[in-house]
Amino acid sequence: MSIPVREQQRRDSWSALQAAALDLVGRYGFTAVTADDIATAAGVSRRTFFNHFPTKAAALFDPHPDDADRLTELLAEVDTTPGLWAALRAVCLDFVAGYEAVLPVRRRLVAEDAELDVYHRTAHRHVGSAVEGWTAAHLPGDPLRAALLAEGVAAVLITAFRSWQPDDDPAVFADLVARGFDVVGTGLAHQESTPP
Amino acid sequence: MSIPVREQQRRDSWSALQAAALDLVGRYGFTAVTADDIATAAGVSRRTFFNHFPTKAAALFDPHPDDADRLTELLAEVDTTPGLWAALRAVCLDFVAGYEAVLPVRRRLVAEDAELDVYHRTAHRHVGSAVEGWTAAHLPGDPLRAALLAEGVAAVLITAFRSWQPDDDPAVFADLVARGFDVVGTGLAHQESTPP
DNA sequence: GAGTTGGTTGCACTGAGTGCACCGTGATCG
DNA sequence: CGATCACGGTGCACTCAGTGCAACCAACTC
Repeated sequence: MSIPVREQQRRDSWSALQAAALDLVGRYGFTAVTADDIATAAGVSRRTFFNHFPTKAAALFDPHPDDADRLTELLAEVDTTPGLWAALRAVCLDFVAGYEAVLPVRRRLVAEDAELDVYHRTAHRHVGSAVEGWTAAHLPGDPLRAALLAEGVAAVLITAFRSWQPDDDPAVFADLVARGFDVVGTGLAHQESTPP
Repeated sequence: MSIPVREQQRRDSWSALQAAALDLVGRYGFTAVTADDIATAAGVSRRTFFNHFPTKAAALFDPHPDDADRLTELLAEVDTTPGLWAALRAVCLDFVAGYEAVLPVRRRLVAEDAELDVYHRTAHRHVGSAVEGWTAAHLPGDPLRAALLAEGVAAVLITAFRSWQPDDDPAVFADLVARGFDVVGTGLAHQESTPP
């Protein structure tokens, strides 16, 4: 527990703000809640809100700094011998395991507000850009393919997120991600006919 | 020439606003240009600007209504016997042919401003959502696959857009789209090693 | 204990986006 | 043809997101 007091205070504010944002916006809707409301509910000033988040939407969707670190860690450690796509599949399935808690709230918000749908795509693209650095390092001679891998990962995650329905079990989400990775890994041009 | 005067006026305002937006923002940057500036340059009022576009970014990236119509037309007419992915490939290559004119400006704007990068993804997703209706109709028994096809198309287009460099010939863009379709169609899990 | 650093705060300001009432002209109908 | 309607444009006033700046205070450093 060697976290300095300063750092701890900072993390507390961050968490309080995101929690307040998810709570209030989840109850009253995105447009009905102001940045001021969220800050007040979190016990800080409006100005502090914008010190932590560049945007109201960011307060809802930005990943916890620890999670971002965990992703790069997973990427650094994963075994790539079965292939890059298989490695990315494993990393993402591991990564989204802790995601199920916030899934229902966020899924509903994205369905309700178009602006949030837009931002949500970028949030998944935070994952994508971390992946992009990794693929670029592993495919130095083929930047187009590296970019397609990263964008493909984001596409699978976004599709899983959108395909998951609010009355589904949160565990279904991981299954959707796995199936998405399989389909895109096999190739979107293949097996187009489904069994009856 | 059976366009009513009202409709013609409306289209004129739309085009004047988008042209002014691309011109001014291209020259002075996104944040330095206000909605008021754009409206004035287009010869209309600020209020009219927001009657046509919901957002400043929308004025730069929203597709011309005619283009949107053309896409659904292409989708309705395309031959699907070689497979859905091949059909989508053909439609997109056809569709992006007229895109090369605005490519340099938009590419530069996206690189300069993060907010525009976000919006640009939604603009490509306008294509994606049109595609989604089409794929859903062709794959009634497999909504996940239908969604993945639509999101895959958007991923290819976005990647091509981002991979295209300002000093490239605009024609290279179509080539990037074609190669993207081939890679994702074959499967991102395949042929990961590049020839030396 | 003196000085520095960094999170928090209040204040004032710009500009995006919206609701509303009004105006003028093209479309419609008796 | 004339009355009426529909609809795009406009001006005004308002809320609120987001930012720069100066100040404050508690935590860290030496």
